[in-house]
Amino acid sequence: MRIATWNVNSVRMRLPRVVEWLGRQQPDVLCLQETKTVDADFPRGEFEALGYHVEVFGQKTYNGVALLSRTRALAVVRGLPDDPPDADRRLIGGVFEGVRVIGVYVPNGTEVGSERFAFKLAWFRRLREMLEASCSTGDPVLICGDFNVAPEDRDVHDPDAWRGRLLFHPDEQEALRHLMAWGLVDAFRLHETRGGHYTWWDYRAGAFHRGWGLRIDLVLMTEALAARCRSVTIDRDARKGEKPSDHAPVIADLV
DNA sequence: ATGGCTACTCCTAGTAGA
Repeated sequence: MRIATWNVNSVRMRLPRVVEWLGRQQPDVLCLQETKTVDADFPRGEFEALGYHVEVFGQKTYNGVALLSRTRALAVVRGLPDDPPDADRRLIGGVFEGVRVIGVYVPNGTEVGSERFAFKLAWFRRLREMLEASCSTGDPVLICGDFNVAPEDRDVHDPDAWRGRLLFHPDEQEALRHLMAWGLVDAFRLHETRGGHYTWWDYRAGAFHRGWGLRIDLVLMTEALAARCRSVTIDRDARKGEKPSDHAPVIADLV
């Protein structure tokens, strides 16, 4: 079973890239973030034509998440349970072949110390509360998406330059650790301990070609599911070429 | 590395992302 995550930075702008990628990588489930599209304008038919079921949770201009899947999503959830009705649309989950998959777009935080930064930290806590209320650590649970924080020094091209900045601040790292302490492992690190593997590169300054990246897109799993995980790969090639997203997809293969 | 880009919008300038 192949489960992938990709922050596409507008699903309409990225449609040809995503269609090409689905044909090449053939995921069973793809979690999309930053679709930036109201549900009525989501290019549902283009994905259905490729044999994918589509579940969306979008909004105008910002945020927006979706699930594409070979089997129909069961027990679909949209948003955090304590979200107000007008909340950002940042979470969508479903059950596929018995695996609970949750795709997340964690708030960016805007600026360290800002109100939006506090909202980001609180969002991590609320995600943990959702897990405590609705999942068991003994179940096969996978949470993937754009977490907007690099977990460790080896996940940043220049940790000393980045330390204390947005995406690499100790408070963000602590918020991620507290989420994971519920009972999740960073599946990429099951198979690769070295640095130099990133999922996001700034559009500016030729950052991609200069290797200035961060690993902020993660696949977290309960131990129960991690035992079935054979590989986690970052499809760096998807960051190349015409009109790329600024994020690369991450692919987890389970037996 | 950070006023080097990209995508959005009551669209040609301002906002936000990461």
